[in-house]
Amino acid sequence: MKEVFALIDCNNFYASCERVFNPKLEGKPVVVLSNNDGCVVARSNEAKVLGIGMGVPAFEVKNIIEKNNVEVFSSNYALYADMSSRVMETLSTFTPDIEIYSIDEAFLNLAGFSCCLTDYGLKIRKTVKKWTGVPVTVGMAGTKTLAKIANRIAKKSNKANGVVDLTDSAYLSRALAETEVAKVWGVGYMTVLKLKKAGIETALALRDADISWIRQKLGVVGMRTVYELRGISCYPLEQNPSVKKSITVSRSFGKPIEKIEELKEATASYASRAGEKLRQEGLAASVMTVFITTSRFIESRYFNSHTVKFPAATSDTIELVHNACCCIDRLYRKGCLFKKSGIILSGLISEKHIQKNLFDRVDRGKSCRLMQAVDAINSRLDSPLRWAADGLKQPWKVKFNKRSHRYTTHWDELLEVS
DNA sequence: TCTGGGGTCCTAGGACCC
DNA sequence: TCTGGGGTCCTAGGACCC
Repeated sequence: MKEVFALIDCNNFYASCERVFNPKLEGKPVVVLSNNDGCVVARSNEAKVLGIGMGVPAFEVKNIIEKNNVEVFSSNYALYADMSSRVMETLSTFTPDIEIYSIDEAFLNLAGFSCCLTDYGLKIRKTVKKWTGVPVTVGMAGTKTLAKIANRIAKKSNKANGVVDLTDSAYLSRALAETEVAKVWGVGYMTVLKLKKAGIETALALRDADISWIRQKLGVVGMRTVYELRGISCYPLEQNPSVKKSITVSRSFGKPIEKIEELKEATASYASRAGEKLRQEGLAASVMTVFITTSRFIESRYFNSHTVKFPAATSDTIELVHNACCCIDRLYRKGCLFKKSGIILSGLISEKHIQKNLFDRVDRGKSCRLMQAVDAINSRLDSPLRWAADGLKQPWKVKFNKRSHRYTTHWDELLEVS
């Protein structure tokens, strides 16, 4: 049977989430900032028109923001995650064959649907908007890469009504000719440089490029992209989310850290968060990497990392925190102003398959029961239990100065109507 | 002054084996 | 001492994604 992929993409997702609970924002320029209110990570269409770029530091667009009364929000991850699951739940009523690709995107497999695909796309769009308040765009085609392109066109076109179907479309070549090669899924900055050098500027030219040349210059990944542009599907729908291979917790600090004690506190708190994530997934880590860094934007940047292997794979927060602090002792350099640290856990295995260590001095059964108790309490009561190593005052804590209410996940932040 | 966070996959090269 | 071919596994770094 012929493959049909539909890519459903939420429009300006974070900005749209803010609008759902704050209708006054409708029609106004809205931006959402990253942690510490650093960079712009989402923009409403009105904000895009003003020339506010994706990923630019907030201070660089301060003037535009002030002059045009742009509404600015800190990231509200609790809200966006919950809204995302509402959107995905809605989408899964249209077909069980769904791959949740990111917080704001999903692929559906519509192969074998005998209805008019465009009509079905319009129905999806209407339903998601009605049930969740989030506007989405639908792109359909025979491969994921082409569905991405269809979606892009649906976003830009005024005629399309938010739905573009490129399966068996007479417009496919024209669509590819009008798509810059840089906008093709899987083609990043470095690849664009190589392609431009060879005179390949559009998706159409990439589709028609010599495949052995592509294999040589861009490897198998580039080759897959070209096949996908030719309508040969190389990336199937991934329904069962693959098991995680690594877990990272890293944050820039709300203010730079000079003292080793504070650096340990911050890093310990990331380690305990990493432990929570690990246990949520039912995993244990064999390897932990700790890194610290000063600002990326100074010449004398100091970056260093250290990796430890555990004698037996673990998900015990006490062990993770202890090792993280030992790493900091090795990595710390006096006189540096640290901006960020992080924990990367790898060598992940299911907690059911942990290879025990003969000389293990930790009582694993006891530690496991302790972690379960802590997790259970923290999940029920909005995380009241904290580890002493995380510190109390936490002056380094990430700043969210303009965060909206967590309307859908916190009782005391519910929207009030008067 | 102020510059995000969390992932995956591929490739090349080294170590090691028969 | 030199000669050859074929293979696996691991790691670091590159590139890309949202």
